[in-house]
Amino acid sequence: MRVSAKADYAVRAAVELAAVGDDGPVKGERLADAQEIPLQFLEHILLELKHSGIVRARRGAKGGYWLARPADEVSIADVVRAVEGPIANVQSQPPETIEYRGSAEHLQEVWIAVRASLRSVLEGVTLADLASGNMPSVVGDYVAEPDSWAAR
Amino acid sequence: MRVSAKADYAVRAAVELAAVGDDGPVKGERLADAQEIPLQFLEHILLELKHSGIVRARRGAKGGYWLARPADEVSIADVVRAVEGPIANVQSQPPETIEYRGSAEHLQEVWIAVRASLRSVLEGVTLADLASGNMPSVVGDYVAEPDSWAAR
DNA sequence: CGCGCTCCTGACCTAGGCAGTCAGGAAAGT
DNA sequence: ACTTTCCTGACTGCCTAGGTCAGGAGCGCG
Repeated sequence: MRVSAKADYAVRAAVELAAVGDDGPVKGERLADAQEIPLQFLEHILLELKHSGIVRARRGAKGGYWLARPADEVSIADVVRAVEGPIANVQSQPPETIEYRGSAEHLQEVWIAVRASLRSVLEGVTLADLASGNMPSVVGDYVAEPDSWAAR
Repeated sequence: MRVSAKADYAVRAAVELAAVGDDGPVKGERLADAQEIPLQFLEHILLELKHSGIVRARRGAKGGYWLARPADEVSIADVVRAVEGPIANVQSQPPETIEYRGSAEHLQEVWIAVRASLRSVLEGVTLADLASGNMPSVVGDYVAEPDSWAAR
């Protein structure tokens, strides 16, 4: 139930690319500087993003990275899944494949709901939303509620 | 973004206790059998649940475990937090303490929303709900939507 | 009291993941 | 050719996950 450094970095790098827009490729080093991410680690992450088709890259002078699709067609969920794999697995298994015995029978439904609620947020926000600061209502509603900010 | 075996086990043991009700203490061994959890591991988990005041225990013949509070006053979130600590930390820090630079500025709001949406599910379901199978609408609504069951 | 039952606790273990670093190779541009 | 930048695998140190083992401490009962 925690967000890894890798996922956090990946989203930050991706939104940085979204913010730059179509002004040619961005060097890894610039992304690393802008978001204070260890360069070598970031390069591994960008490679994974490339492998899952979120990012493209070119080498050499004037090389760098850019988004493979328009920023409003890439959700946070896409980026997180690219580096962390499926969201909300329990015991490394997707919730729909788990069966429980006895009185825990309905626990599966809870995990399904957990995953669905995560998806509703992560799939509802695009890199474009994030870069512009215009958050969709699914985020805005939660953020407006003071209790969401309380530690617990 | 995954649910650990420990959390899964803890909830299953707790709901088993909820299902038994007030019929005296339940032995660890019976919980382990009922939910197919390794006994020795389960005992560690039950100890943690005891330390956070969710469960009580007595030793000796006729000893065992029982819920410290009524089952409808214990949420899944309580149980998960007892064994996993705070829900939805990013990089081991609570989202409200994180600050982002540059174009990732609004990312904090996303993590806040993620945590809030997790809470809305996990705090909305009690052990009594789970044991009875009468799920609250926050779960029921998600579960009713076929897309929630799709792998991705 | 003594004895068995059950929880309580710490120590230990192994495999694997997390968060990187290092070194070198391969394409692109000039 | 030569520099620049991405690409890739190997490696590392530390920590967590998921357990197991051995013994101790409290409880009830005859």
